[in-house]
Amino acid sequence: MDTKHRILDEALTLFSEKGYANVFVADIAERVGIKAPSLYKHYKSKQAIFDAIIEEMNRRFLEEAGALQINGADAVVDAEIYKHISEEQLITLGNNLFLYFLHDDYTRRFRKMLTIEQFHAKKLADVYMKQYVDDPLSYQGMLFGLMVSAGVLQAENVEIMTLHFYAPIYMLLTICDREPEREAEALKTMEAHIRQFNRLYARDEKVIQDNKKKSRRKVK
Amino acid sequence: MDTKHRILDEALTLFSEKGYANVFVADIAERVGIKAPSLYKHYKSKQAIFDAIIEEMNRRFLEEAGALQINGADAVVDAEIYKHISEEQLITLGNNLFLYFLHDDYTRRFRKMLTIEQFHAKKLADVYMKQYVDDPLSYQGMLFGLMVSAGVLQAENVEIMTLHFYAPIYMLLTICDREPEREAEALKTMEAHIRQFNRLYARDEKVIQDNKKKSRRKVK
DNA sequence: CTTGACAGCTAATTCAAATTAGCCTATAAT
DNA sequence: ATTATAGGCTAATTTGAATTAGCTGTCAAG
Repeated sequence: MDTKHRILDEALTLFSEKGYANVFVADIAERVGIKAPSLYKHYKSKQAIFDAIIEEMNRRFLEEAGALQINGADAVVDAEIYKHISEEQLITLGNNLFLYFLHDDYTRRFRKMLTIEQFHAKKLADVYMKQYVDDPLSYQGMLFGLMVSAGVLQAENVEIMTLHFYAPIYMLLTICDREPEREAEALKTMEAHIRQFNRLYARDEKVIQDNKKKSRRKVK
Repeated sequence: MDTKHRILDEALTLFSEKGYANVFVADIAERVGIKAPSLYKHYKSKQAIFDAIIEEMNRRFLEEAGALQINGADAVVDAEIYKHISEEQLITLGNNLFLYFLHDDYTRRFRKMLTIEQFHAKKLADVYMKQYVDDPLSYQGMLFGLMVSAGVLQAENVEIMTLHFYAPIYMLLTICDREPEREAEALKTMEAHIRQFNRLYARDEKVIQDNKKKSRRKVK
């Protein structure tokens, strides 16, 4: 029974590295430690394995959406929190987002597979867009909206501000997906990005000050 | 003799839409208006067609690099130009960059193919990274460096400033590649992005002043 | 202790797609 | 005028990977 999950797991790894068409069922089987025909005791075809991966990811995705309250009126309740957010916390927010996307193994392999297999079905391109573009933008847009209302940040156009926050993260992510050895560099860039973002968008009184002398905070 | 180029062209289109493995030589042949075996009068294998595309693109790339003086000490001579750059010109710069990437047909198909076929060879991932990440960043970094020296823009960290300029463009590009129907929206976002970018980074005297007045009024 | 279903194996089988063989015509060069 | 070449076609052939057949051992339920 465990085999069934092992198959999905190894298949996902291989698909994300080589693409569906370049992975042979024999490869998957070998990784699992069985022979190709035995695979068919668990899934009726190669395509069925692929489909199962998509479903599994859908399941996880919904689960997490719940956990992260992406679609929660609840989040608004948390508005209070954002009144007191500091630069360090903003960095933490960005880092967490980044590291989650980058290190959650399932997420990472799934994203790489989506990138490669977009064409396999329009549906996959849609999933990719939703998960890595539209949802993050709308979720973070909401957070920044709150921060603006709370007077932590200022911006004429929150949507663009959100783009300025997220697009560099997205870009660094695609870099790391292709060239994992650049991860350390990317993390440094991430932090520099968020610090500069904060300088640019933070409310005058609070931020430019903050920025000019960090020591003030310590003194206080 | 023309057939030889038609083959490359149609093959590129198909590869960029469906990926190498999902395109049959018969498909390519049909588009060209011949039968599959006739293809072999021009290329010795399907792989050879693929390789020829890569080569052709390498050729064009070098050509353009020359034209755009990406690697030119020449560009420095142009420094004067950037002393007098205006917001509108900055928008034009961004738009041109964006529209070139988006509308140059060869470039567009090639980029989509690279996205899909990254795994085909590490080399392809490298080409992608160079062409759509590293080169634009370094080229634009240089331009912004000049603008900073010229006193048009200000920034503590030019590298991050460049990221803030280019990452949104990159992201909008990947959106349009996947969902061409969002192009009009993307163009508007582009312009708003650059205007805000200018507000954020332009030298105080010139812009941030404006900005502060506006936002203060708005805030109170 | 026997039955059946589960999960594995080896040895076919199938099938689609790439490639080759071999033929034909037009045109351009000798 | 003859011949060579380029480029096309139809009809095989090859190949390689997915899938099926059909056998076997294990183990839990009856």
